[in-house]
Amino acid sequence: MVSPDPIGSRKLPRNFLTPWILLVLKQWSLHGYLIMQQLNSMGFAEVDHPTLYRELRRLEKEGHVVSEWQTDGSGPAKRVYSITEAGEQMLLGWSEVVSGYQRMIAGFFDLYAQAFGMAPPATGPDAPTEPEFNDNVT
Amino acid sequence: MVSPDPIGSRKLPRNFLTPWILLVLKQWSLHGYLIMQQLNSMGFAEVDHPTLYRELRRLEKEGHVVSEWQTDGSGPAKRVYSITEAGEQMLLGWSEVVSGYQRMIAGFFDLYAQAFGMAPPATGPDAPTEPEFNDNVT
DNA sequence: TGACCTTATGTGTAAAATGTACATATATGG
DNA sequence: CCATATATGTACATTTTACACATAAGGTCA
Repeated sequence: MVSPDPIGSRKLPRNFLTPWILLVLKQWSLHGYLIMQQLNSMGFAEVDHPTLYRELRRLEKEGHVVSEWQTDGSGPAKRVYSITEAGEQMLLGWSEVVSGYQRMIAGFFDLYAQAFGMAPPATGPDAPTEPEFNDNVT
Repeated sequence: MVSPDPIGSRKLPRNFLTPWILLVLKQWSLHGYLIMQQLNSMGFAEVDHPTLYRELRRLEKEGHVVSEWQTDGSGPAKRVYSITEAGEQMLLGWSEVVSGYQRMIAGFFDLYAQAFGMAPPATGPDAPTEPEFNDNVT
């Protein structure tokens, strides 16, 4: 009956990567492999690298980042990404979206504190002061 | 070139609804329509109702919520949902996941403050003290 | 030099989740 | 009787992500 996945089974929320990628590229010009490591250090447990590379190419196709091949140095060729002016604009917009997420999460933990311990205030959607089915699950 | 959508175009992050639904049902037993209104008041701009109803049925199939038809009262019949023991366990797990999101967002705004104004510390992925392409986008 | 590992980027495809359009039914107000 | 708000649902297409697999350069060590 219970779902087989351990709750948030490593799957990221939708579109979560995009603002982080833009922000990292606002700060540093890096190639994909280093972006991935940077994201790892910022709390993304295991970034799926095909997802990351595809997202980078999409951002480039949209004009939000540009890339240059860096063939010098050791190891295989690296595609180094830089943010564009349009990308910085997009980052500004995304920051407001992420700020909205932050507010929603704060609201989550407010209600969470109420639900676990404190008495609920009469501020429900319809002020359900008479809960109908609170007892049938004991 | 620029993406047609206004950034976070009303699309929610993946799986964002689930913990909120469980939390609302931890606090109140409600039917879908009222759950939707409650979510609206908590910052979800426009909850797509097919998505919500589908998620509720999935949660029920997984055993995390149960429902009862409420035919008395005015208006069409309402399917009133209540959280189960398994659902409360799942809510506990989700709260840790959401807490992880909260930390990631806090890290986002930390880097955001650095990128817009303050000098970057030498704590990059590989300490990129020599940015390669920071000038070619001016 | 040959096997193997790390770095680095990619393709192909299936699964998951969501969004849009459409459908159904009850009650209320004009 | 018709429009609207409430209330739930189906069908389908789109979007996004996850998993498996492929490719290639360079270094190490026997």
